[in-house]
Amino acid sequence: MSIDTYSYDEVKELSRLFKLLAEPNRLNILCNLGMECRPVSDIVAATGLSQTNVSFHLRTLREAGLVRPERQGAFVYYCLPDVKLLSLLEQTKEWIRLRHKT
Amino acid sequence: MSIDTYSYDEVKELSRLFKLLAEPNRLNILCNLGMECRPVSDIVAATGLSQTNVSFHLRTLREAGLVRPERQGAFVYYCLPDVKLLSLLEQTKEWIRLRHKT
DNA sequence: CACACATATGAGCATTGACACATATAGTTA
DNA sequence: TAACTATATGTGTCAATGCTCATATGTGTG
Repeated sequence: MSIDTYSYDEVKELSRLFKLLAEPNRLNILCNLGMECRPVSDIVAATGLSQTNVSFHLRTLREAGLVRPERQGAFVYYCLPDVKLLSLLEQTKEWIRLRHKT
Repeated sequence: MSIDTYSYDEVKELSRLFKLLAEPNRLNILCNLGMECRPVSDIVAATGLSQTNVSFHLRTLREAGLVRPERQGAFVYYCLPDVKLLSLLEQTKEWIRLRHKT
């Protein structure tokens, strides 16, 4: 297998993504979203976080393009625009699981 | 495709890993290592970081088990004990590349 | 042993980021 | 329009962390 060399720009971009995923509550929001679109109030209920905090994290995720808001009446539904991200998370989780088995 | 639900413990562990990868210089060290074992001085030269800083980050990575030290005389060689991590990084990089193409 | 080189570590500083509080905006309904 | 609900945002605080300086430890060599 040949592994690419990484330019520092690529590394920085990678790290930017990882930073977004590095905050447990923010990551939890992403994972809880899964493939469905949910209003903020649902996420608040599912995570047990304060509304302020959920909105705070959603803003970060939104600005990064990791979630997409869709207004429906008084509610704003958030969705993952790209399911592949979930697949990456899945693989990473699997990797961690195997590591622990040592 | 069915997506697992994530327990909060899993999420926290995932985020712990991402946090390690979220620091650009630390990630750069990992990427520069690739599949080879290299002494600290090499990493210092390759990254342009100070020796202190490289050692600082290597310690974090070492304590997390992401790199393994091997003393050879006066030098300490660092290696990735698990190549699959590189593959995950590779896939993530690819995902980012495709995203940008929109 | 003395000295030089390779690496590690502790202390202090500066920045960042998560969170809460209060408040603002947007939509709905009476 | 007024009152209510859903969501967003600005400000301040506190803790975490990256970085550097100075120094310690470890290893080979004269």
